[in-house]
Amino acid sequence: MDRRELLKLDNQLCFAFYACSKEMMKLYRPLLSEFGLTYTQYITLLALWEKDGITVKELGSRLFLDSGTLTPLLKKLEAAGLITRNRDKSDERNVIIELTEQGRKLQQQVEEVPFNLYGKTQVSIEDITSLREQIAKFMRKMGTK
Amino acid sequence: MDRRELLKLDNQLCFAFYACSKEMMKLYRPLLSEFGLTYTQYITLLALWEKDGITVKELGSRLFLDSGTLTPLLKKLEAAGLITRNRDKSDERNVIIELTEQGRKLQQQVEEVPFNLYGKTQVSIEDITSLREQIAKFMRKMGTK
DNA sequence: GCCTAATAAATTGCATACAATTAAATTACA
DNA sequence: TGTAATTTAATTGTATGCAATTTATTAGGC
Repeated sequence: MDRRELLKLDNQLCFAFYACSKEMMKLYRPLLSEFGLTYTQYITLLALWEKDGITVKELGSRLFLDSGTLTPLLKKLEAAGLITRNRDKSDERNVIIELTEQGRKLQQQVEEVPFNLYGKTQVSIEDITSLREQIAKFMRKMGTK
Repeated sequence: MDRRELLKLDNQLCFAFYACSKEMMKLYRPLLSEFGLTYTQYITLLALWEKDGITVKELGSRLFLDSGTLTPLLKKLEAAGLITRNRDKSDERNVIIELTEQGRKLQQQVEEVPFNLYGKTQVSIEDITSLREQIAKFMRKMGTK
């Protein structure tokens, strides 16, 4: 493939990531709105269900988001009664995010979502795993993780 | 891999797309800002350099964006003197987007960007092509294209 | 101990995204 | 032919994203 060809939209890898990411989120949206969640709020909870009681900083490095995005998002999750935000007593610079009982309970209700999403498609678990691993390898090669 | 394991953030394919897309755009940002462009503006121009004189509708289906996003973005490109926006005389519902002379000239200046971006990494053309094709296949299987 | 550097969140400003609605134009069809 | 349905952009409202700045707190060097 020559240079000119590589510049076409359909040959650009970044655009493939961009488009696919958005289309996937579009499929998630109706399933998550059942629980009053956006996709970003959902992955924030996924991170907390794996490891609770972490700082905004740690959450941000996990989700590739900064405080400019997370602070208002976390305030919404707090207002919804799913998490608490408290300054770390031993270092007042840190804000510790913790799940509430309601936030923990939501996990069981939401855990079917990805299975429901893929269930209606031609995509197999092997497809998912293989592609995910290749993206991880790519990100390492790009020096972005 | 069991169900519980699949729900972890690092095993979620959608999150891989989301994170990788954002990290790639972060690498593009400094290269594009040299030309006063954002990533979304850049792919809009990529689409127009391939096919000029198309409607907002067609541009949107190409970029997976709707008029809510495109209208203000196209107004900015128009204000920057890169495109024109005109109602189609034969069907006044359509708005035709056309590159200006300046918009066409920009192509030569910007065409090095992806090569500069990948040039500093461990990623080969073969890596890019292979991954891009797999994403395209995945999107077809998801029924999203 | 004091002052400077470094760190973590929050805030501000700008640019997307997208659902839902509105407005204008065209099409379909009774 | 006249009107309802459809189509295309634009608008409105809400939710990210992120760079740059600000504020508060802590760490480090002397």
